[in-house]
Amino acid sequence: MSDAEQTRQKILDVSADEIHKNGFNATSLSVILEKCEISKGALYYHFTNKIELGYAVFEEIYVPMFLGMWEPALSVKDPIEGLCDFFNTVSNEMICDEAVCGCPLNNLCQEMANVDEGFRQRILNMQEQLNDLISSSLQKISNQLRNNIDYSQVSYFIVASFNGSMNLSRSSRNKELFQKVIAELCHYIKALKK
Amino acid sequence: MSDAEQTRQKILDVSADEIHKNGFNATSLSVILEKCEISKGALYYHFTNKIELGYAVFEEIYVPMFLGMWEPALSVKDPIEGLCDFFNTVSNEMICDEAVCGCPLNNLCQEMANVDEGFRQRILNMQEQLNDLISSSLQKISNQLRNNIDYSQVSYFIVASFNGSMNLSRSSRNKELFQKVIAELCHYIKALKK
DNA sequence: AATATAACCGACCGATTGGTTTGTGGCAAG
DNA sequence: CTTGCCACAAACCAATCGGTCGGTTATATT
Repeated sequence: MSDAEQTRQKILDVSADEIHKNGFNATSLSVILEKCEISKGALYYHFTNKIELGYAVFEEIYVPMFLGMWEPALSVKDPIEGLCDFFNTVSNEMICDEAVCGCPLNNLCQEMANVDEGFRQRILNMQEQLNDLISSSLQKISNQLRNNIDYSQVSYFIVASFNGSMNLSRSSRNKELFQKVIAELCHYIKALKK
Repeated sequence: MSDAEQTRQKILDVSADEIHKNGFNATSLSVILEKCEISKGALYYHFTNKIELGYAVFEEIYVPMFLGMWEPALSVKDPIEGLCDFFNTVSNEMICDEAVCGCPLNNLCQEMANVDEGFRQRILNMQEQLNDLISSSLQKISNQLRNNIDYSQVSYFIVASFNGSMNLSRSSRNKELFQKVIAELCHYIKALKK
C-alpha cells in the first residue's frame, strides 16, 4: 500500500471510530486531523468534503463490517440457531465500562437518514440487502417452519427488534437488560419453527 | 396565564418541535428565537442554558405527551388488543409527506443518553415507568396468557421492537413497511395469549 | 539539471454556535 | 413622584465549525 493509500485508510479508520462514538455531525474534522496527525490539506486532498468522507466511511468501513457480522450467522445449517447465537454473542460481548456506542450503521441511520438523501439511499440499500439475506436464509428451511410466514415481514421485524434492543441497551447501559430482551427475541425467532 | 408564563410556554412548545425535527444538538437557539419572535435575553431569562431548556422540554412536553399516548392503550379491558390498536393507529396515521420524525423521546434517547447524564437519567426513568405500566397491565390478564411469561422481559421487548419499527420506518420513509413490521409485532403480542 | 506532479502543510476565511452583558420600557409598591 | 423589580431587547463575545488556498516537499520523468 502506497503512502497516500495509507493516509487515506488512516483517515477512514479514525473517522469511522469518531463517527461511531459521536455521530456524524458531532464529529469534528479537527479532532480527526489530530488523531491522524495530518493537516487539513491532507484530508481535503483525499476527500472533497465532510459528507463525502462520511459516505466513504459508510461504504468502505461500516458496510463490510456489517455484512461480515450477519453473513456467517445466516450461512449455517440452521439460520434460526445461527441468528440466536449471533444475538447472544453480541449481547454477551457488550462492553459496559466505556460508553456503549451501539451499531454504527444503526446510529448513522437514525441521525442522517432524514437529513441527507445520500446517506438515506445507502442506508436503504443496506437494509434491503440485509433483509434479502435473512429472508432467503429462512426460506431455505421453510419446511421446518410454520406455514403462512411472510418472510420479508418477519425479517424486517427481526432486524427492527434487534436494533431496538441495541438502542435500549445503549441508553440504559444495562447489559442484563439487553440480554433479557435478546432472550425474548430468540424466543420469538425459535417460535417460527413448527 | 401571565405574559411571562406565556413566553416560557411558547419557548417550550417551539423548542419541543425543533428538537423533535432536528435533534437536540442540531437545534439552533437562533432558530427558536426567530420562531418565537423573541430575543436571546428572553430565552436566557427563563432558562439558564440550552441543556436546561432541553430538560424542561423533556419533562414538561415529551413525558406528558408520551404517557398520554401509552396509558389509554393499556388501561382498557384487554391491553393486548389495546396495544395492537395503538400500534396500528400510529402506523396508519403516520405522515409520509413531510420528513418522518419518529418518537421524540426515542430520538432524544439515541442522541443524548450516552452524551449527557442528565438526559440519560430522565430517559431511564421514563423507560422504567413505561415498562411498569405495560408489565402490570399484562399481569392483570395473566390468566388469559401463556405460562412462564417473564413480564418485564416481554414488556421491554415490546417497547424495543416498537421503537425499532419506528426507526426503520423513519429511515426508510416507507409507510407500508412500517405497517408490515407492526403487523408482525401484533402477531407476536397476540401469541402471548393461550 | 530542469520540470512536473503527487501528497501534503497550515494560515486564513466567513458563518454559526452557545452564552454574556448592558440597557430599558412598563408596572406596582411605597 | 420615585424607586425598584420584572421581563425582556439587542449588541457583543470567544470558540468552533467546515472549507479554501497559496505554498512546500519529495519523487519521478525528461
